[in-house]
Amino acid sequence: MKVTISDVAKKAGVSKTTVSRILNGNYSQTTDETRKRVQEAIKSLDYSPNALAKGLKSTRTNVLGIVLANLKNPFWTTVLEGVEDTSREMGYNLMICNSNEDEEYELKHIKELRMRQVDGIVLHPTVKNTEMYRKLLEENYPVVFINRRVPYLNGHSVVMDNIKGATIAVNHLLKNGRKKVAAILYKNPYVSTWSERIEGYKGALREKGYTDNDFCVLELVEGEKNCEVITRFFEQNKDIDAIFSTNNMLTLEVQAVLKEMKIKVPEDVAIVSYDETKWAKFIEPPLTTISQPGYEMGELATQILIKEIQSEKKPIPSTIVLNPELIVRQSAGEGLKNI
Amino acid sequence: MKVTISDVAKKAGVSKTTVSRILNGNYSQTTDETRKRVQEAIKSLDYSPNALAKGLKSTRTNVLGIVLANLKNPFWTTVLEGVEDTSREMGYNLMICNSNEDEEYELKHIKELRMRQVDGIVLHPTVKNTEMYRKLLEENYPVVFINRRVPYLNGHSVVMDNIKGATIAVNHLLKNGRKKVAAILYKNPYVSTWSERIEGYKGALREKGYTDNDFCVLELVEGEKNCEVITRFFEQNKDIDAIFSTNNMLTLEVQAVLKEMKIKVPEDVAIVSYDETKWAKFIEPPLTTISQPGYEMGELATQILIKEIQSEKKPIPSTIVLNPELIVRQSAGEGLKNI
DNA sequence: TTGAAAGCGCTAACAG
DNA sequence: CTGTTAGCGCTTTCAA
Repeated sequence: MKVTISDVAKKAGVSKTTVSRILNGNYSQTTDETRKRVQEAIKSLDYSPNALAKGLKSTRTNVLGIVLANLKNPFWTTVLEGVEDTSREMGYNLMICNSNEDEEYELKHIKELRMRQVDGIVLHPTVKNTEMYRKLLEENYPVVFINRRVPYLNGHSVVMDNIKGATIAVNHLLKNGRKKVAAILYKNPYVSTWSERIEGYKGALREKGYTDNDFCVLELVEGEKNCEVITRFFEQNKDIDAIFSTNNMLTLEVQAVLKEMKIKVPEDVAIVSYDETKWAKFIEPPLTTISQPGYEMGELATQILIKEIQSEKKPIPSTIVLNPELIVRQSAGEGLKNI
Repeated sequence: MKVTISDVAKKAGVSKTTVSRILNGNYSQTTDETRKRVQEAIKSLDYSPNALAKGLKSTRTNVLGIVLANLKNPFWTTVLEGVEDTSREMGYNLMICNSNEDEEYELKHIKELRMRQVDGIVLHPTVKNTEMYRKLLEENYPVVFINRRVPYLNGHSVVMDNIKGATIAVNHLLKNGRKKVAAILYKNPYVSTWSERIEGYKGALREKGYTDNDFCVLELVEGEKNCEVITRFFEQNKDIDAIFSTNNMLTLEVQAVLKEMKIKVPEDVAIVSYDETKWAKFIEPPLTTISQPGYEMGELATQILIKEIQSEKKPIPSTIVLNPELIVRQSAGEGLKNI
C-alpha cells in the first residue's frame, strides 16, 4: 500500500542505505549513475519518506511548537505570521496550541509537544507554570519566551519595551498640552506587560514633576462588561483630559463610552492606544497608537530557537528587547504625521 | 537520558508489553496489583511515551493538519479557533500551515503534512491544485474542504451560503429605499465565494425587476493601492446610493475614500459589508454587516474530519452549507436592531 | 494474566 | 562508492 524506502531500493536495484544517502543529499558518496537510477525510482513510485520513522531514528523532527494565550487579538495573529513564515523558510513545520491564558492547558500543551518530539517551543507564557519553565530550561530543552518576562528565570526571550512605549505615549499627550492623563488596563497580576506599562506611565509623569497623587489608573477585568465601570470612572474624574489605553480592544470600549457620554475625542479627552491595528486609522477619530513589532518578535524568536536547536553548545541565554513606535493620527489631538 | 518504556518495565519488574497495555487502558487483561506497580514506576520516572514511535507502529498520530490561505483576516482567526478548540477537545493536536493563496505552498504543505502522517487535513483550498485534491480523495485520505467549493470534486466540505448572504445584503439596501446598488469585490477567478456573492447580488436585483444594465460591479485586486480606482468609480457613477462590499478590509478602504470625497454614509451612500468584526460597531457610522459563522465552520469541519478518521467505512461525502446573518447597525441607513 | 519476539520505516556505524 | 546490520521506542500477534 504505502511505498517505503525499501520499495525504492528494490526498484533501483540498490540498498536502502544508498537511497537514504541520496535522499539526504550525501551526494559526494554516490555515482551520478546510481543517483539517477534512484531518483527515477523515487519519482516513478511517487515515494515520499515517512517523517515519523525519520524522527524516531534521528531524534530531530523539524517541527516547532508554539503555544499562545490569545488567538483573538490581531497582535497575536501578526506574531504567529512571523513565526510561521520563519519556520517555513528554515524548513520547519509548526504545531500550534492555544493555552487561552489557562495554566492547565499550557502545561498539557507543553507536555504534549514534548511527547511529539518537537525540536523546540516558542512560548507566550501564562507565567503561572514556573516549575515547568524551570524544568524545561534545566533539561536544556530549546525554548524561547516571548512578550512576557518570566521572573528569576534565565532563558532566551524576546520582549517589548513596555516602559518605553508607555513613556512615549504619555509624553505625547503631555506635549500636546494635556494636564491630567489617566491610564486604563486589563488587570493580570501574573503578567509583566501591564505593570511595565503602568510603571512607564508613572515614570513619565514623575519626570514632568507630577507626584504620586496625580496618578489616575483604572483597572478592569477582561471579558467583563466594563461600560458602567468606565462611565463611573469618568464621572468621578471630571478633570481627565487624556487617556493612555493599554490595549486595543479596551480602547474600543472606552471610545464607545465616551461617545455615549458625549465627551469629544480629542477635544475633551485625548487618547493614545496600545497596539497598531488594521482598523486604527479608520475609526473616528483615527487613533494615535503605540505600534509594537509583533511580526519581528515572532521572526526573531523563531530564529533564535532554531539557532539553539542547531548549535552544538548551548548559546548563552539572551533577552532581546524590541522598541515600540508612536503612530500619530488624530485621537491625541495633533496633525497627521503618519497616516 | 530519555526514559523509555523499557525503563518503566524494568523498574516495575514486568515486560514492555504489560506497560504498553496499561498505558493504553487495556486494564481488563491486568491485575490491579501489577497495574499499580507500573503506574508508580511511570510516575517515579516521570515517563511519557514517545508519540513518534507510537505513530510509526500504529499509523495513527492524533495530529490534524490545517492549511489556510489567509491568517490576517480576523474571519480566519475565528475559524482557526473553532478548529483548535475542537481538535483539543477530541484529543488531537494541530499542525498549521499558511498557503498564502499560493498554489506551490499549498502543494508543499499538503505533501509535508502527509509525510508527517497527520491523520487528516482541514483545507481552505486555493482551488488551483485540482490534481492534488483529486488524488487525496482517490486515496481516501481524510480531508475536509472549507469555505470554498472545489468544482467537480466529491469530498466533504463545509461552506457558507454566499448567495443568500448577498441576497440579504442587497434586499436590506433596497428595502431601505436605495435605488442604485453597487457591488465591490476583490477579484479572484479561482474562488467561488466572490462569484457567488456577485451572483446573489444580481439575483436579488433581478428579483426586484432590475435588468442586467443596472448591475454595477467594481472589481479590485487585493493588496494593490485601490484608492484611485475607487474614487474614479464613484466619480463615474454619481447615481450610486448604496454599496454591497464583499470584504471587511475592502469596506475600510471604501469608507476612507468616501470620507475623502465628502460623501456621507449612510445619507448619500449606504453600505452593507461582508464579515462581522470586532471593530464593526465602533467605526463611524457603525457598520451593518453580513456575519458568517466562522467558528462553527471550523468546529464542524473538524468534527467531520475526525469522524471520517475514526470510522471504518468511508462516510458518504457531504456538503454542509452554513447561513450568514444580517447584523443591522447604521451604515445602511436604518435604526439599531442589533448592536 | 503475562512475556518473547517481530517489525513499523528509517539512519548510521562499520565493512568491504 | 555501496551494502550489511543493528537499532530508535513502541505495539501486537502468538505462545506460555
